[in-house]
Amino acid sequence: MIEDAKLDEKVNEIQAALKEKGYRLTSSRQKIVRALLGCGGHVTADGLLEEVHEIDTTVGRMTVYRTLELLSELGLIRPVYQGTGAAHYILLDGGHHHHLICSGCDAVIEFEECGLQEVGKLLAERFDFAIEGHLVEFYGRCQNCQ
Amino acid sequence: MIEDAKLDEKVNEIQAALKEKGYRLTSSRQKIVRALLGCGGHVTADGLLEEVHEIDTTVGRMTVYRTLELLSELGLIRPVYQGTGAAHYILLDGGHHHHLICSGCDAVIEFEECGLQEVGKLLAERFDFAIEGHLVEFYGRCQNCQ
DNA sequence: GTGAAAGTAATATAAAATATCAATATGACT
DNA sequence: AGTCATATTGATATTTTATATTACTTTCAC
Repeated sequence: MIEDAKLDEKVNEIQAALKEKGYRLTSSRQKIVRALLGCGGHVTADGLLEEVHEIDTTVGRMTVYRTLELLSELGLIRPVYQGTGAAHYILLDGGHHHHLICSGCDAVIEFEECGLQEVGKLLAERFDFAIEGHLVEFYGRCQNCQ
Repeated sequence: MIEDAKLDEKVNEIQAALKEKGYRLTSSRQKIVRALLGCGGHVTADGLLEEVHEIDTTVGRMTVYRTLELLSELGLIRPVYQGTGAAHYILLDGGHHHHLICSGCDAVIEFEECGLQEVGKLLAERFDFAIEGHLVEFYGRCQNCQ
């Protein structure tokens, strides 16, 4: 199937990225990466743990958390925090968090644009601040909720 | 003092909004609203609990959580979820929110600049979104915490 | 193969939010 | 002012999510 071929390809990409950075290719990590991609790359940590356990129940929760953290550091996935529940992890990465949030239905749309590099530099100078990251959220009403 | 007068005015606004919707003006709610505004409207639930306890230690945690939830429903404040820690709440008095937050000491510096008008218009068009306001937060380390 | 370092899993711990429920305070009504 | 229905409260317990600790195992360069 084409699906599986694509999946394998992506698995290999991620695993190559891991190896390139000097991280080891353990069987647990392989299973986790495979399960993550099998989910379409949008799951919570505990949800992913369950997926992994369908293949191998010996993989520990900590390993899933650490692997997600590692993949986040490598810029391969990124956590998204909506509401008070568990963080969701999504594939792809830009590094920043840019959300468009509907006050009516709480829908979240992600976008990439932000012209904040200059503002960031300005602020860093003015307040002698070492900036590590930023969050941009627009609040409003979506098409359906207007 | 002008500061206190403004604060009182805002307290009254919020309490009027509560009453208008048929909610009761309990002493706990009054203390919580006052503490929230005293913080500049940028705190976590537990942080606010501590503030309230400086005035009255008998107010329970649940009441703070419930009041914040209520004010959110009324559209007066909004929870912001950043990272895996506690949600923090910001005032939604129509304006923008631009914060510089220190990861070390949790100091909050406010600033005015943001070049987001154009981005806002762009997003409003692209997603057919009626934008009501926005939040920009830079995270980093302040002079003392670097 | 071998050893040092990286990785793992189990357990314990912490932090944050939610559920439950008897007791209480509030505002409408008389 | 007094009474009453009920919205609200607050102590406690529980659930959910994430991190720290620790002893054991695997990986990979040599």
